[in-house]
Amino acid sequence: MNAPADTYDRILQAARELIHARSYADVGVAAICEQAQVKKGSFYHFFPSKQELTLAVLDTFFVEMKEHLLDQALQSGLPPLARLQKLGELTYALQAQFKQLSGHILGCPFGNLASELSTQDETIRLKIDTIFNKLQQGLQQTLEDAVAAGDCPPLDIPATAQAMFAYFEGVMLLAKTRNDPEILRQLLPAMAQIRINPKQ
Amino acid sequence: MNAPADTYDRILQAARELIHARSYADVGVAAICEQAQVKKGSFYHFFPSKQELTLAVLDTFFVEMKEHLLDQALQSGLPPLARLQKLGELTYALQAQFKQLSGHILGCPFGNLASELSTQDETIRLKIDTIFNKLQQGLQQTLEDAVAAGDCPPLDIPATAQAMFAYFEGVMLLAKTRNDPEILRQLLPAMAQIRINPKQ
DNA sequence: TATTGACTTGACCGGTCGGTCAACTATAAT
DNA sequence: ATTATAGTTGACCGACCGGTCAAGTCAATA
Repeated sequence: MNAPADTYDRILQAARELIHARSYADVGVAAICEQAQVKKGSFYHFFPSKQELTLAVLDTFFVEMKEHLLDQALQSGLPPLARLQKLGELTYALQAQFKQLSGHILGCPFGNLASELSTQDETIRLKIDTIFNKLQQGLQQTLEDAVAAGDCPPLDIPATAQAMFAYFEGVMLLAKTRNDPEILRQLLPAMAQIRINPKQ
Repeated sequence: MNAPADTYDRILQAARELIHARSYADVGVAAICEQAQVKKGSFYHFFPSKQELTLAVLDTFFVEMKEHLLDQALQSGLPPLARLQKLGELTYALQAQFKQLSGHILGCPFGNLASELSTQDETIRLKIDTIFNKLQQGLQQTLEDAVAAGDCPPLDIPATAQAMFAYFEGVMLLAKTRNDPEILRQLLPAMAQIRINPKQ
């Protein structure tokens, strides 16, 4: 081995940053290699294709989002509904930081890629679908706690978790389009009020 | 003039369909020209750039969405909250039709383009921002009617309209990612229940 | 010390990208 | 009949796309 064996990680990290800041199609393999200080031949030694790289990038996004957002908020010792508030606050802080550093709100990396690629790449769509399910599962757990603690009237928990997640993604998209993080501060707290009543 | 003078419209229509079904970056000028049965030189006779074409496409999307969705639902004689339900039903019907025809839920054309291009093209971002404001304005009008009719408790009307719109976009994104129009039927009705209370 | 195999390098591939341009055709106005 | 103008055509541009490959470098193993 020639150089420090972190080539794989440098590629992943570069791709993560560039794709999140721009888009899948706008970021070429050459740009990723340049940012990672890696030659294209090395890139294709570690990743068979840009698509496979993107699948790996989605994994790292998920790990990081789970550790730095979901777990910090939903696994905190706070009361259930306060955990949802905390999730909103952490999201605001993160996106505001993006805006400060790059001038733009970058939005949710999963939502961005899902929107761009869902009709074009079934493998990536399914991957994001799976990730969405896991994220939604976190909300659902919190909701169950809230109902058990009597903080919520009885409701259709899975559907409500899905609705909350959809609302979250929609608010992110709106904030990105307005390029204004304050949208997040204004709208995300209402996530905890969304309810879908049980079918009767 | 050589041929029927609808060249401009054929280009617009082709771009509309292709960009909605795929993405901005994935649809090249050559593909648009092929679908429109137009040579590239003619394309650049009518549009100075792909970006300008996209701005025009956004206009036609807005006109069509206003006429076939917003006005049909929100300008109907229905009671305010029923208008919101109707908006959800029409949206479901439209996306289910896309799925039937193309195999994919295409989602909201504005949301798709905003997600893909907001960090890359400020002109397009601002255009979509303006369109979002108009769409939100329609919801706000309906909300005002609902409050005036006593169907809603007093609430922060502009913020609630914004939240409803965000929820709508989020549900669309979720349905696109799951490629399942039934998501729309399940989640869109809850849009009418979203409330943001007035600040005190 | 010879061999193996992971890793790197840079040149290269065909194809496509957005965009340009000069020449041409057809219609409408003078 | 002439000119001006709108529209069309197809060849062309440099740049970049994702991806390939033969050759080379190095460290670990035997």
